[in-house]
Amino acid sequence: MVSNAPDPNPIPDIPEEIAGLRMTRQRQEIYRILIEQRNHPTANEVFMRAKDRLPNISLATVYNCLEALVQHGIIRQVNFERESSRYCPNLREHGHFHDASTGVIHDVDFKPGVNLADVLDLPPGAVIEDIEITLRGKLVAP
Amino acid sequence: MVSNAPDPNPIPDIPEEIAGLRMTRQRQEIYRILIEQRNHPTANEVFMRAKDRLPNISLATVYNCLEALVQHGIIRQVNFERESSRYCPNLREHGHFHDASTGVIHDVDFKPGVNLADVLDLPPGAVIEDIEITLRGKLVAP
DNA sequence: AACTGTAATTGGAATAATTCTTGATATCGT
DNA sequence: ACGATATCAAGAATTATTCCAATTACAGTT
Repeated sequence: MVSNAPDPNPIPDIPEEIAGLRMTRQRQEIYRILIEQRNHPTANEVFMRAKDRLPNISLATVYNCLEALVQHGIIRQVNFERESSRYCPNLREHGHFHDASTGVIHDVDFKPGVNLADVLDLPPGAVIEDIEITLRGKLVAP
Repeated sequence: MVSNAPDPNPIPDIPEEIAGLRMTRQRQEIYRILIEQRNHPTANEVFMRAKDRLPNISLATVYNCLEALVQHGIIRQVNFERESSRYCPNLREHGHFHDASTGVIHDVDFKPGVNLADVLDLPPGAVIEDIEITLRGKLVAP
């Protein structure tokens, strides 16, 4: 049973609606988790962290909320090979560098003024709707 | 039971060993399938095509062979979102454009002289071992 | 050609991430 | 408060892939 009493520990700074999506308690919490610690967690990692504040939340709800947030362009879903999807609140167009030694995932921005069509030999008439750039490697001392 | 009689219909043009990998009948067949029709099939699609010539082949073997070929750098594994992995015999460094209207996947080469470090703001000391660039969109009349 | 050790194949069971389904709960507009 | 709609929870179902154990094929040696 979920309490309908006013939340004794309200989440600051997250409005009741974002991009047309009603931000329920669960969606707020999940979005806050992604913003607070931007380490590209999986759905299951989000689930574990969400239970601190919402002990009754279910994994299905985490998936539902993440999908709703993705659908409304509030967060991004990131895939590495066929591993679990990871989630990222960074909306800038960017790629990811996966450090194979540590497992850490770094956001990678495009350098200013770069246009993909300048570097890729796209098929004629191609209209890009989504880009996913993932790099895997190591970080070595410079 | 698998026949050990000489194959009445040998596969042309595929040597007995590639890149240190012994090319068994199954590996030859799977490699030939990827070369003959370069439409980035899934493991299951490869399986269905392989059964024409190797009626007893198992899906596990298809996975085993594909993995062996990937491990030895003979083919590449390509992932789109969290869909089934697809396989590609094109070893040039390239990305993929997924036409959402038709489902067709196009190989996308880099323009000559392009260096990723020129366009991406990589973390200092990053040594890239693998790149995956996937684009999704539509092809429109030019 | 038989023998031996190793590698590959097979078929089915197991796994893991995700999605689906159904009933309960909450929210919004009236 | 009331009904309509959206959301949530719990567990079952699905799907791609991997694992496992038993069989089969192969390469090298005799």
